This record gives sequence, structure tokens and C-alpha cells, in this order.
Amino acid sequence: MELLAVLEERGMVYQKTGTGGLGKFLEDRPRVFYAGFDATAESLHLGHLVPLMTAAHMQRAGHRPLILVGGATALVGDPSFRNTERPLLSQDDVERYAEALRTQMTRFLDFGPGGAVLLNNARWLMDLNYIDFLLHVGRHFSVNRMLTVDSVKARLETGLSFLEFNYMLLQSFDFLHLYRTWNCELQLGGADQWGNIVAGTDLVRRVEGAEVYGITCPLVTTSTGEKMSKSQPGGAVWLDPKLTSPYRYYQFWINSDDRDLGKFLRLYTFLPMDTIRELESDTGAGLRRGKEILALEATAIAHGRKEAEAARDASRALFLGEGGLEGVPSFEVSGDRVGRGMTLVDLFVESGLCPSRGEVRRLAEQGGLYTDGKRVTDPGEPVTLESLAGDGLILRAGKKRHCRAVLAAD
RNA sequence: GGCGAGGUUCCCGAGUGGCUAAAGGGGGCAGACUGUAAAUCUGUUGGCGAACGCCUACGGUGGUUCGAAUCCACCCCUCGCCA
Repeated sequence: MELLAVLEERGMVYQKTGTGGLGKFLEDRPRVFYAGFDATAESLHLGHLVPLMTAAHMQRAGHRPLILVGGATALVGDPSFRNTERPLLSQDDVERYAEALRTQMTRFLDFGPGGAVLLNNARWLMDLNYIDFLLHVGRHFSVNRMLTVDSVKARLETGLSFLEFNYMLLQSFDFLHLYRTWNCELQLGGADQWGNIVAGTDLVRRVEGAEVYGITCPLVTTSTGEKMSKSQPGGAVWLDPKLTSPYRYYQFWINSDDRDLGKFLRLYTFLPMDTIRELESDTGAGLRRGKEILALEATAIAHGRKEAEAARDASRALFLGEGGLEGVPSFEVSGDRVGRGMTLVDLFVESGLCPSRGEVRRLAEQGGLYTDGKRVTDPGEPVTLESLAGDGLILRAGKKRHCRAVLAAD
């Protein structure tokens, strides 16, 4: 099956350039393509996953990914559908973020010899000469046309600085530069990148007379309308295990809406379509089987098989009462701390399960606090050494937040 | 640069001297119901404290007042119209 057809079947293609030439282009021979990621945070999150998975499919099909970190463009800020300018980042921040992103991406892409390459556009953008740039790049852009691009039009109402207005030119120049230096012929991006990508393919055609391509991935939303990127219950879901534990990552997937199961299996796992069709054909509670597989596979891709299985086992233990609790995130309490006097309120706050003492009391009043499966009626109850001994005490706040409090080793 | 409108708690948005930790909505959280789903209903939603209470919060800084989100002065920022 053709790569493009595979991507389309999985729902990974939102828009594409060219009129039919793209399919053949991807089959003819291995190509070099690029996908840009702005290094504006220290971790990727769920919103970055689709382009990343798409890139992974493409690499598996023999193409070579260039991962572009926008060290320079992050300073400018992409105006695409955003309503505020971004805070300024220092070069140090960008470099730190870039390294973090690469680490996370190695789970998805092979950065070995001949494989994916990480590039920072600060390399070629920071020292541009303004007049040169205007003469060689700026001349190819029509302001009239730029104003008709959706992402710009959307910002015309709230305002858009000249700085941000230039973003499109810089991103287009990236494409031109990568075409020249790496023979990069395709750019992959999120749906919001369409305008920037098309501007890039146009620029390469005008300057180099070459036909290059662009693909955008859909902006995925859940069935309840939430963007994957932000505002998930309990905060954003990050790929960095320090920010979102593999257990919580697994839990995110298993808690997905019934209606999203098929879509998510296609987008976020490498399972063959036959398997996916079978899993999504279940009904009612039977869909839970598919969700467990979704959660296991998606977690395995992001954190490795071992972590994923531990997360699954912990989930089974907590929710179904089967098996061991090794994978449940644990939290160490020193015996000394207990000795100084510690109540359940302290314990829940210090474990990170609850943000404040008031919150613990509120939860207790509403009947949402548990220790070892028993509802807590008095959060002021002292914590004893015995209760933490051995396997520790399983803390639970609400239906789904768990943590295991254990006594520190020393 | 001129004129006009505005900056309120996570978001939107009411509030024009004390009854205001601040209406209402959204979102979040919890409980019930369930399948760790959806929908629905109920409760809850700044921090510390067992509690009288204390602290922090209405763009910023000063001021008026027994008392200010609310009045005054200056400053910063956003939006609109004009130049």
C-alpha cells in the first residue's frame, strides 16, 4: 500500500499540496522531509503527537526526517491563530528545550546514522542581512496575498505586529534553506501551519524552480471538543516522564471517550488497520478492551514497553484489584517527618495529590479521600509509621488520582 | 500624536464607598449513577487555621477616607476611530 494512502487511511493528512503528484513523489525514492517544532517549552505534549507519528510512519517507509527546532523563529513568534505574542526566550532556553525535545523524539524517530537529524534554524537565521533578505526573499512575497492567509486574517482583528507578520517569510526561508542544503522536498506540520507551508513551497518554486510539497496533519480534538494539547483534566499531558508519569500518561488514554477510540488507535498507535477495525467494532463496555490496548501501545511508544506494562499493571491493580502495585507512582516519607507529627492532611499535600490543605479537607467532606481503599472521615488523623511500613499506604484523591506513600529507605 | 472605550479571581463577565473572597456563566474538582466512557443530577471551587479569625487578590504607584475593586492624581498596557 502506498505511504500516502496509509497516512490518509489513518486520518493523519489534513491538507496536502500538489494535484496528485504527492503520492508518486513519496513512492519514487527516499526523500528528505522536515517538520518544525518551536522550542517554547521544555517538553512536547499530546498536541505534537500527530506530526510526530506521521514523521515516524514516513521514516519507516524509508524517508529521512529533519527535525527543525525554531531557535530563531521562536523569538519572533508564530502568529498563526494565536491571539497573543509570545514571551521572549533566551538562546539558552531554546537550546535547553531543543535538547529535551530531541530526547523525547528518539522514542518516535531513529536519530542514528542516516536517520533523523535535529537542526536549529538559529544557525542560518540569526545572521541574515536585512537588505539581502528583502532583496532575495521579501521580493517574492505579496503583502496582498499574505493578508488573505487564514492565520493572518484571524489576527487582523486583534492586531498583529510587523514582527509576527514576518514569521511566514522566515519559515519559508527555512524551507528554501533546507532544500538547498539537504535537498529537503517536503514539509510536514500541524493544520495551523498550512499558510506557512504553502508560502514555503511557493518560495522554493520561485527561487529554485523546483516542485516541493507540503502536508498538514489535522488538529485533533476529543469528542467533547477539547484540544489534545491543553486543558486536559488535571492539566496538560506531557511526553516528559518527569512532568507526566508513564502511569498518568497511560491513564489519559484509557480514560478516553468511547467515540474517540478508533480515531486514537489510528493516530497514536502503529497497530495494523485490521486490528483497529476489530477493536473499534466492539460496543458498550467491550470498548474497554480496545482502550487498554490503545493505552498500552501509546504509552509503549512514548515511554517504552516496560514502563507501559508497569503502568498497565498498576492500573489493573488499582481499578480491578488484580496484581501488584509496583507501577503506582510512589512518594517517600521520612520516618523523621512522621516522628515530628504528621496528619493525613499533611500526607496528601506533601504527596502532591492535593495542592492545598483546604483542598484535602474539601475532598474529605465530599467523601473523595481514601487510604488503602477506605474512605477517610477525619483528615486530621495522625499518620503512623506502621501504616507506611511494607508496601506503604495507597492514597487516593477522587476516583482516579492515586499515589503510594512509602517510608524512605534509610 | 489627538479623541473615545477598557484593564476584576483559571477564562468570560457583573459590580461604582462598608452587607464583596467579589453576582452569573464557562471550565475544574468531588459525590450519585456507570464501564476508570458519555449524558444527567447534586455539591464544591484563593491561602493558613479545629474555630472567633488572619493573610493575599480587582493593571501599577501614590493619595482622600474610620473604611476603596469602587473616589482623586500620575504612570503602564490593550482595543477602536482619526492623523
